[in-house]
Amino acid sequence: MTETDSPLPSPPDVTSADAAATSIREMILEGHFMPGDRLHQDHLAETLGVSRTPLRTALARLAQDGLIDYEPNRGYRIRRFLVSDIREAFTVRANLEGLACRLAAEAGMSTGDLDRLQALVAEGDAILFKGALPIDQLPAYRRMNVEFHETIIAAAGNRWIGRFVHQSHNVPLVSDRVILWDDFGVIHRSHDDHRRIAGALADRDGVRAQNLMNEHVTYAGQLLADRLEADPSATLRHAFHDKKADDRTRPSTGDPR
Amino acid sequence: MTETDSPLPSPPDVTSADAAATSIREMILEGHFMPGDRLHQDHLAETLGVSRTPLRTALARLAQDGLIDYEPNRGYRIRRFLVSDIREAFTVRANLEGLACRLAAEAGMSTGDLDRLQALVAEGDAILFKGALPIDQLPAYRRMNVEFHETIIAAAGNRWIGRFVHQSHNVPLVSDRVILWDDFGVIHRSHDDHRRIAGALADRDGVRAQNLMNEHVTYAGQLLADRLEADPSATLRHAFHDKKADDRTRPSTGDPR
DNA sequence: ACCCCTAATAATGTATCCAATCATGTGAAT
DNA sequence: ATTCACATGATTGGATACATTATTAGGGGT
Repeated sequence: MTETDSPLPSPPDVTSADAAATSIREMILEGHFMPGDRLHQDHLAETLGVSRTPLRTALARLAQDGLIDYEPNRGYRIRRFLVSDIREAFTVRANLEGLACRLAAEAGMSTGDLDRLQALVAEGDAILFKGALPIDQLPAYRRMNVEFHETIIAAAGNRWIGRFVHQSHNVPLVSDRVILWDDFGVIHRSHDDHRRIAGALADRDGVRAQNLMNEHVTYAGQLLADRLEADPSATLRHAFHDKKADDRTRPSTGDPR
Repeated sequence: MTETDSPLPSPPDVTSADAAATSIREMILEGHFMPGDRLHQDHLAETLGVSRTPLRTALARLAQDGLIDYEPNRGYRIRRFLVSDIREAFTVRANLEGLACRLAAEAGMSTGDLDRLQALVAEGDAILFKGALPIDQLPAYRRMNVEFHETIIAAAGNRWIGRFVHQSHNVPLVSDRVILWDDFGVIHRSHDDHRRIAGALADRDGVRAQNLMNEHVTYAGQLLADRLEADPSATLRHAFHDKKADDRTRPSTGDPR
C-alpha cells in the first residue's frame, strides 16, 4: 500500500491568477469584507497589482468554491453565511469523515499511517498533559488536529471525500483549524475521540470508527453553531482561527488531488 | 413548509462562457474526446465561435468540476477516468443520498413533496406495467428517476448534499440519468426501492429510508462498475445516457481527430 | 550514433481595448 | 405627488494584441 507522505498537497501559486485567488481568499476569511459587499474588479485589480483578466479567473474560482456569489452582469458579492449554513456543512462533513473512517478501516490502513495517528495522539497527550490547553500550544494542537483528520481522509482512498470535505471547509468557521479552546472538558473529550478512532482503525473496526468520527464532528459543529446563535461575538473570541497556517500552505482550488 | 417547485434548478446560459462550458461538458460526456487529449484554446474557441476569454473561464469551471485537468502553462487535458473513480463516486453518492433521505424524513416532507414522490412511483408503475421497459419509454423512465432523486435531495434542506451529488455526477456514467436497461429484474427491483423509499419517507422513518437509498445507489454503482470491468463496450451499449434531450443521434465511436 | 545545447515555434498567461448590460438620476406626463 | 420613459454613467463581458512559458526541431560536439 502506498504511503501518504503529505495528506493533502497544494501547489504553489505559479500563476498570478492563483496568487490573486489566495490573496482574496485570505482577505475574505480574515474578515476584510462584509457579507453582501460587491467586489469591484477594477478596484481589486489595482489593489492586487494585476490585470482584470487573471483577477476574473480568480473570482470565478472563489465563486465555484462557494466563498462568493456571482450573478452575470452584476459581478461578485461576498456571500452571506447563516448559522444554518454552518450546521449543514458540519452535517455533511460528519457524514463524509465518518465514511472515510469506515473505508480506511475496511481497506486496512498501512502501518505507517497507523503509527502516524498514534504519534499524533501522543502529541495531543503531551499538550493536554497538564489538564489544560495552554494558549501558546494552540497552533501545535490545531496542526495535530488537522493532520489527524487529513491522514484518515487520505487513507480512505476516495478522492471525492477529500474533495468535498475540503469544499465544506470554505464555509467560515467550518474547519478543523477552528478550535473552541475555552472549555477543556470538550477538548479533552475530543482528543479522547481521536484516541478511540485511532484504536478502531487499528482494529479495522469500520463501523465503530465511523460512528466515533461522525459524533466527533457532529458535536463540534453543534457546539459551534449553538454558541454562535447564543452569542456570536463571544464565540468568535474563543474560536482559534488562523487563516494562514504556520507551515501549511493553503489548499488551492482546481487541483486534482 | 416551502414547496420545491423545481428541485435542482440550473440557470440558463446567459453568458457565452456558460454556453461554452455546457457545450464542452456535453462534448466530453458524449465521448467526443479521448482521455489525455489536450484542449487547444485557439482551436476550441474557433470551433465554438467564441473568443479565448470566455472559453478560458469555461475551462476553469470544468476543471473545478473535475471533468478536466489543468496544469499552469501547460493547458487543460481531458481527465482519465478509471473504473475506480466510478466506484468511488458512487460510494460517496450513495452515502450522501442516504443522508438526504434521513434528513428529509426527520424534517418531515411536505405533503406536496410526498404526493410528488407517489406520483413518480405511479409513473414508473405505468411504464413497467407490462413486465418490461420498452426502449421508447426510456426517456420518460429516466426523467422519472432523476426527478425522484432530486426531489428528495431538495427536501433534505441541506444545500451541500445537492451540491456534492451534483458534482459527483460529473464523472462519466455516474449519474441517475444513466440506466442499464437490459436487465428488467434489476430495474424492477430498483423501482421497488423507490416505492419503499417513498413509503419510509412518508412514515418519517429516517433510518429505513437512509438504508434503502444507500443500497439503492450502491448497487447501481456496483453493477455498472462490474460490467465496465467485464466488458466496457457492451456496458456502454446498454447504458442509456443522454446529455440533454432525447434528440441524440449517435455518439460516433470513431471520433474525428 | 547519441546527447546536449540552442533557437524557432507554438501555445498559454496577461494586459488592454471595445461592446453590452445594468444602475442611477432627471424630466415630463398623468 | 407619483410613475414611467429616457438618457447618462458605471461596470461587467468579450475580443484582440502582447508577453511569457513550454515544446520541438535542428545542429554541433563528444
